[in-house]
Amino acid sequence: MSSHTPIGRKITLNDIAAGCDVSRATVSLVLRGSPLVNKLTRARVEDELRRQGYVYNRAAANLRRNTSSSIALVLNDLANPFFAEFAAGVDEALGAAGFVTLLGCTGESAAREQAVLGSLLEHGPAGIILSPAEHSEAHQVLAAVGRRVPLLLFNRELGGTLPEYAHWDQLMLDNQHGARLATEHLIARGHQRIAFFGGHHDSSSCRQRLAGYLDAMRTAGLRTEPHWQVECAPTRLDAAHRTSVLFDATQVPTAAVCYNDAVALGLMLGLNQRGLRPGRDFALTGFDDIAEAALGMPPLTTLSTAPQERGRQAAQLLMQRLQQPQAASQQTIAPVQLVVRESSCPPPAH
Amino acid sequence: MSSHTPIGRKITLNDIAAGCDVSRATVSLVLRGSPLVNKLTRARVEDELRRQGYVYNRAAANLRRNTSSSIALVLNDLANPFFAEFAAGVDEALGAAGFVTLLGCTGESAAREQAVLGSLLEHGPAGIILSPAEHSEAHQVLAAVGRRVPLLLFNRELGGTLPEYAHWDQLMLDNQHGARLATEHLIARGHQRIAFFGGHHDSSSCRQRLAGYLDAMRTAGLRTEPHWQVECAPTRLDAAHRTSVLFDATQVPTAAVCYNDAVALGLMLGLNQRGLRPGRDFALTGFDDIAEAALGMPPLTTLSTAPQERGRQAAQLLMQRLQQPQAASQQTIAPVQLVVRESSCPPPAH
DNA sequence: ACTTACCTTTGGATCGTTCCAATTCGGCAA
DNA sequence: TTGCCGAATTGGAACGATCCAAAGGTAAGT
Repeated sequence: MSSHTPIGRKITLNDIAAGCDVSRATVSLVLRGSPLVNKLTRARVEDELRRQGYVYNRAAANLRRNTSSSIALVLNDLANPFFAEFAAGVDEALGAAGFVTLLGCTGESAAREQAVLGSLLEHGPAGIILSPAEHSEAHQVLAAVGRRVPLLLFNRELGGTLPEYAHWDQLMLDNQHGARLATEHLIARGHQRIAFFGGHHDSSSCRQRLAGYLDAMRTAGLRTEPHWQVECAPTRLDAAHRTSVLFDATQVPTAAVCYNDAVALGLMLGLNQRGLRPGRDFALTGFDDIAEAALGMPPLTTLSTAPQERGRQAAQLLMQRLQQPQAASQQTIAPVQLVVRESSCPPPAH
Repeated sequence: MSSHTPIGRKITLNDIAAGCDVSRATVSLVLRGSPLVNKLTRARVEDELRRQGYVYNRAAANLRRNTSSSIALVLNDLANPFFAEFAAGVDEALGAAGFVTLLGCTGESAAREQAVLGSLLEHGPAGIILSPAEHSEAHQVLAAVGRRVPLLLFNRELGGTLPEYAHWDQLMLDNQHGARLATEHLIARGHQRIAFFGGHHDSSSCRQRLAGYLDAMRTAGLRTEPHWQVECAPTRLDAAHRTSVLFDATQVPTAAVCYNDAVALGLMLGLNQRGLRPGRDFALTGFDDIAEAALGMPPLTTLSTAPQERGRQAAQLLMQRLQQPQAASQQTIAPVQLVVRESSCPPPAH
């Protein structure tokens, strides 16, 4: 168990009732705007509520009514702008529907995820929106959450596909299609030697994007070299470090489809260090359309995922599930949109 | 009033008690690790808890004990990386202390702030961390929150200083000192015509930074032109638009102290559009040290505020206040640190 | 006067937990 | 046998709201 902070005595329904000589029940009816109460009584009670500065105790009400007015939002990394915007969208939609958001950050640790889920569950959320930590496993999540509380998975799949897995709703990005769009765009610009740069192949989103890239290349009848598939951590720093791998062998690519914007920005940095001008001497695309993508030098061609809108959508999907707990689970794939900017230049003329 | 979502029947202490033939009270003692219970009983109960998949109902416990285990975090703009990192820090520290974070975003609207505060209060948080919306007034906040729940103000002051105002704790950044550091740094680099760019003068943080800038200029015996003080919204887009104002008149500055990083990045964009290379032809500094500051082209000289650490600090300050509700209110000013990068070049030789 | 109806109000039980005073029980000394 | 002690357990009353069945009051209909 754990901490508890004592609270000063609060004004309750009884105080109001005593203050204007009616019963608790009547005050409760007034609070909920019941048409049963007499106009004059209502006015009297409302005055008293204001006079005493009454604050509704939703926890007590939820206990009695066996309801919940909160939803847990568990994120792997709030410091990442993508998830921050997502969270803003979730909170906006939930707030509008009268729910309050219980926040929990896991910092990409599956162990912390367990702890956070456990702690949030004790507060009785009506549902959970979970963007899993990197090595989070389906059976762990199931053990922490149980089947009682609806869960919406966002952005990543869980490790170890169980049958229970299918029980949860999902909201994913259309990674494969997005990467195909980016690749096709570069091909249309005239590129033939195109690399896929960044990400870890044990992340589902990376595998999907890679598949989209390979798909587009195959369809266009273009060859792909093994050393054009470069793995790295999805950070700018690591991407910049790994830039050289692209240029070590003989068949040097003229463009790269990057795992995400962070990687693309890192690659830009690496290119600059080699004396290559991104968007002039080498073309590249990103994924996510984070705020700085539009403001890079050059501005980055990327796939817009509208994270805030995804947040609203996630909230909607979960609330829909709360209405119909028995409906079949939904796998939603959110569309992504190619945003063409200057980083995806044609190949340099020889 | 508003929404409520029905919840399936949960396992309660009664179920456990019945399941292993002890009383509710004993099970409760086991849950709280009381030394009173017999070892064998404890083992039996713990088995049963696991067997039935019991989940502690903290709301009910809080109701009975008149305690709270949540803290409300109300932010003006979660999509801004500065506040996102701050939120991550708050959640981390609160989580470690066994509190859960109730999130609320106001989107810079004082009206929404009222609504959000009201809604969160109904869930009975032990305290509130508030980063106010732009035109939020002290008396409004007081009306919404009352004096019962401790509040920590972060980052901005409220409009309309009331006597009540002093009742709240504050955590602010050392804006004035930071801006003076940045200005002095540019002066040391050899600049003489330095602008202050961005922000709205009706925001307290902007006024403080402007004061720091003016202070440093005056101390160095440098003149300041009125048209070197450019107001704009604290966003990249607006900053980029307003760039031209700096170059319209005769006395053209060679450097700018920007209100924050977002503005600085926008100004960089605007400079590029005019054919000026930031960090070569024109020097500039930011404020906040958001993640992309280090990775801009060029990397941005700025003031590090360590937002995640600020978040932890805010949580600590508030929890300290919960321990000692009667102690005198604290005004904390967090130090900021100048991080020199390439954007603050010397002035170009003529 | 008596039933019927409607409008309004109400007491008491209840949600899941904790607190408190009281109880049970075995052992041990008188 | 009785009495007392400590260790372990327990029933019932809270916490602040809601639900429900029932009651009070007024007005109309017969």
